[in-house]
Amino acid sequence: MNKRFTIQRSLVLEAVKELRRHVSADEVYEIIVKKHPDISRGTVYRNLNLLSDIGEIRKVEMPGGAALYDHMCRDHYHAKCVKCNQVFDVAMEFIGDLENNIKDTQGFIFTGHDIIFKCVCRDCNSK
Amino acid sequence: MNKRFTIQRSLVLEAVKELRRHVSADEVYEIIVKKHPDISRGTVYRNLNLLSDIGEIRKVEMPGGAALYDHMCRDHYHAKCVKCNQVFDVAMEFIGDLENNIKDTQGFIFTGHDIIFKCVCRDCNSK
DNA sequence: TTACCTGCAAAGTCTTTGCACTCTT
DNA sequence: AAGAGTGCAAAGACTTTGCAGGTAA
Repeated sequence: MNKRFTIQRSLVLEAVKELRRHVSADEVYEIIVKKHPDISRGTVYRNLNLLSDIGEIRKVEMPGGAALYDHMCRDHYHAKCVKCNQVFDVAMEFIGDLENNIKDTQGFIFTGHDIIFKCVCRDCNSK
Repeated sequence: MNKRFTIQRSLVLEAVKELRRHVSADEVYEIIVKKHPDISRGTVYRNLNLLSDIGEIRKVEMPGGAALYDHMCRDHYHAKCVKCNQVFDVAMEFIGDLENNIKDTQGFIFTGHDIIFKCVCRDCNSK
């Protein structure tokens, strides 16, 4: 299961790295297809999953919507507008030891966490 | 838009309330269809959404999977096993004022949050 | 050469929705 | 009677996957 270098894979990686924000698989596809019209959605999905498996990018599965992919920066949290469903980064310290607050681990091994705030974004609020 | 009392709606509410855990729409459907074989999935979804809109039950959208519905108890967090994808309750104090830690609210109105821990559950760990 | 990768299309999962009929109020 | 709710089936959003041909190493 050695990884190979392919045009498609590097285009996917590049798209996620260059857009310095979280993008959906569909956004990645739409960006790449402009330069490389033959790429398929399946390939984009396969590469996004592969790249996040090997730690090149980060997959953030969002509740009730498409997963997002981050250019592997620091850990951070997200907020989702309950009206327009857009997802935003949240300016908040990452709580590295949050798992330590769990009282009864029931024999589970905790390996991380996500926090998703619910919000009404500025645009939706001013309407 | 007055709400009416229907057999189907009360069966959905009952199913969520009686199973004292988070259930998916599909589980609710499977339970109800045994007693009331004519109910449709569409009706289950419509009622789950309606009941959570009016606050009778709680909808918890899970990343990368089906939404879960809770019998409106206290706030609590969830953990999802990265291997088997099962979802568990987490024994941890709810952080009511977590939103206050956000440094720059950017004009957003924050109305709550979810935390989803990633874990390897006991069963998957012992395999 | 080999085994990983791709494009394509089909299928899978979860959910919503249009339509015509039914039932609560 | 009015209009909210229902069953059904189709469709929609998002993602995975089987297959046959292509390609990096």
